[in-house]
Amino acid sequence: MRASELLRSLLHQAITELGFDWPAKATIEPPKEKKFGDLAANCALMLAKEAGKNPRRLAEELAEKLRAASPHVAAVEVAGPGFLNVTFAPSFWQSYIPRVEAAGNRFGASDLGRGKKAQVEFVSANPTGPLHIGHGRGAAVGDSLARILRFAGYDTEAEYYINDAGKQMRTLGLSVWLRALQLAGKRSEPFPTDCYQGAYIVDIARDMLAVDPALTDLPEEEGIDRCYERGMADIFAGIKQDLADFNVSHDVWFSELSLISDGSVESTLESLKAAGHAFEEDGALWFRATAFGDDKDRVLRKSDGSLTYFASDIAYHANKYARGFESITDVWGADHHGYIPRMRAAIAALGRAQKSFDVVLVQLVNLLQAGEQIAMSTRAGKFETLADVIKEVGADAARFMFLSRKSDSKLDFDLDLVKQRTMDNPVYYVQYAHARIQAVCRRAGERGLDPTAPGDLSLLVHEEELDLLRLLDRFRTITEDAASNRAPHYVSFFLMDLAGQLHRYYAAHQVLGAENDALIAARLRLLNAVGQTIKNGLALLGVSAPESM
RNA sequence: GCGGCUGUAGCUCAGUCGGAUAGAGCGCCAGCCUCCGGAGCUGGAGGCCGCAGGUUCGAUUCCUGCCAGCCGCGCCA
Repeated sequence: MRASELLRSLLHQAITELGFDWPAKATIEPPKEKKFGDLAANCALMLAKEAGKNPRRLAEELAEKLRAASPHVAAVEVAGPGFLNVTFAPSFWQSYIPRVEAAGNRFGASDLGRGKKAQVEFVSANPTGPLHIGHGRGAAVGDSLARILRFAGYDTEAEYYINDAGKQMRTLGLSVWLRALQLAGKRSEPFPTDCYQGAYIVDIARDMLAVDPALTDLPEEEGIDRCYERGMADIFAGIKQDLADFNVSHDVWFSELSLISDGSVESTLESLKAAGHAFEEDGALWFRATAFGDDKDRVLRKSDGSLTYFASDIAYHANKYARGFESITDVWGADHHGYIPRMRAAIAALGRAQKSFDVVLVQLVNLLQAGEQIAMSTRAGKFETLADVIKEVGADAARFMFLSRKSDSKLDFDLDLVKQRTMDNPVYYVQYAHARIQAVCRRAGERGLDPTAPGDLSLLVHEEELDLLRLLDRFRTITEDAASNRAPHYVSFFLMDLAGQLHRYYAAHQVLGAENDALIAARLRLLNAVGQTIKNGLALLGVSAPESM
């Protein structure tokens, strides 16, 4: 039981004894200042409001009861307008070490999700070129969210939606085809500006010609088809490799085309029509999005008979619900935010609860070098692709940088900064804390100390030791909040706090140089518990926890 | 024009479902290596929380209106 849970139950009982109900808006949280104790509760303030009583007097009565309620409660003070400031006994914090040891890599996990099926869909980039750094941010956020939700007890799947049905695919085939013609000397006209300009298109064409020099003798339609198939396969192989190099994994790769060919899109449109949510006008089929709060109605099937992306997106989300997901999270680039109202409208039209559907917007990434912006659109730009960035700074540093900001704010990604080993680049600070712990444990082994000796945990009484244990207490709250708020950066900031506290402790107290064996053993157990927590936190971010650096 | 996001220390950013004297790192200044990894630690200076109103015991947090930056508003993909 966490400190906050323990205090809540004790307070609950005290309030009941006084003949009141637990005030709905009451909070229990660590106070800003340490001198106010471990936890502050404002329930006396809230109760006074509801019951019309003097808050300080009420607080005094509750304090009286709390002091007698548990040996873990060391002190209760009434402060300010009626806050209850509670300090826990060292014995309570010391008990965290066996708990971490027992839980191991599950320490910090919870059953918040209670086995509910959750899905996170992310990246989902069109397979028309290599992933760029913006995709990388979405990949880091989505992948980390999936890990966090899983850790919070959700039965979670990570998914990539492949837009393989649109005009872009045709453009891809055409681009490769025209490059092949150029290479074969059968075309001298300038390369069209509405085709994909990247050098990778030329590479694909060259590879195809090397295998089959007669490629360009094919009839145009057949040639373009072949170029499309090969181009998409090549590009997808590249995307999968980039994601693997970035420590990102998807459980399911879902094809848009499959929704069209198996009739799902048509049947979704039919059911929308049947429910009165779709109508014909000007020769097109429209979704009545305005009935669900969107600004305007949206086209599903154009007057030329072709489907919009929106139509298959609705069918896709209907499919997600049909697969039993109770929580759906889409990670989108922020430039798609205008799409949210219509998607929410569609979810409502499908008869699904709004709260089952979340969109996490990932803002633009500004790629910089030495403070200067690198334009990502220029073909000459050396670091326009995710692969280049990973190669330059490493996957760990890149992921941590992406995950130590709110996803919904712009990010300046300075290559030189991310390579640095300073607190501007905190991944090293956190990893260093872990490596340092491992180094001490290795040294303990070399000195013939028994790493499994129980020691005497009650010897851990220094403030720096209790502060570390207090942070361990907070970890599960952090992972749960990160899950329910879809906010991986909570974990990053927690890890920076924990690493800082570890470094402070390390500077203040000797572990292997402690006065006696029992104390050495106790401190080693403390270090191991902290190391385990750092490792678990880094795992949620998809960042490695090195034994040495 | 309408809508969304952002605006907090010189810089990069947390905090914001109302709480106590607003935080961290970097940078700057001053210190700490006979001692387990100095990629570290300690201390200091540095703030009209974009501006102006409102709600209340209390607002960086909620509401309204402005200002600035970015983005989005097609029978595009």
